[in-house]
Amino acid sequence: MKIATYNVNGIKSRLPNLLEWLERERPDVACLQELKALDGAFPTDALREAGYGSLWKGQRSWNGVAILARGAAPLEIRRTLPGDAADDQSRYLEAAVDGIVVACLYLPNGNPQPGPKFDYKLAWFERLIRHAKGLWKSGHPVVLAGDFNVVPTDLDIYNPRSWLKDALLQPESRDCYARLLQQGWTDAIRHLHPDAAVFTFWDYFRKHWERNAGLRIDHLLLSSELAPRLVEAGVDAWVRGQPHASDHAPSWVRLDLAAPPEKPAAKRPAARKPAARKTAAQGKK
DNA sequence: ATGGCATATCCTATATGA
Repeated sequence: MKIATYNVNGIKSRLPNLLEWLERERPDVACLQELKALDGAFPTDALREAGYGSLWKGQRSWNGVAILARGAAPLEIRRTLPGDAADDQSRYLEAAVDGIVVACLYLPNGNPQPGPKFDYKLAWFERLIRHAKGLWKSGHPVVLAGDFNVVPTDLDIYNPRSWLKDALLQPESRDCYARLLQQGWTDAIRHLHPDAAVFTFWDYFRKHWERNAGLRIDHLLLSSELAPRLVEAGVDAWVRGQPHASDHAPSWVRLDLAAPPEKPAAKRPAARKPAARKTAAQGKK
């Protein structure tokens, strides 16, 4: 089973790119972020014709998330992140697909920092950490997938120098991500590619795509039930090179759900310290 | 300190993104 996450940066403008990607890569589940559209503008019909059932939560102009399932209807579990009833931004959607709990999230960017937007980012992250703890303890197979807007370590960026003041690299942001991993989640791409520079985002400026000057900010975190079933993880970078592309590329995991469960469910404590440059512990594997 | 580019909407301008 292939589960993917893709920040489309505008579902209306990006529909042709999205459909081409779905057709070529055929993910079983796709989490989308930054729909930037009201609920009524979501292209359910086009996606159904492409073979996907949809669950979505839109918003005017900004944010917006969706979960697609090939040949199935995602079963909604919740459409808000608990912890702040006053938060009206569409950034979280949770559904069951094939018995797997899929959490699709779009974490706030947080720029400029410091400031209220950065405060909101950190508060949202704390709510995610709290909710993820419950998901972890539930024992269900869970994947947390989305645009986390965090560059976990300096290995996850082409060059941190010009981003040092950016919200995505702040120690507070990285500490939140590390604390989330410390619950036991497996960062799928980093786990399978411990020393590789893998990017999921290349901004539109300064020929960053042409220079492969990217960031890894879209992540898929696996629960203890799913981690032993991880067989492959990667980025469909070709999508970023298409005409009228989003600034993000789809990231994905492939799980072998038919494999017998391993006995001691790989309970790896988060191997990396918050500011660790090299992933020594993971490198030895 | 700013901009580079892209998307959205209250569109010869402004807010947001990362």
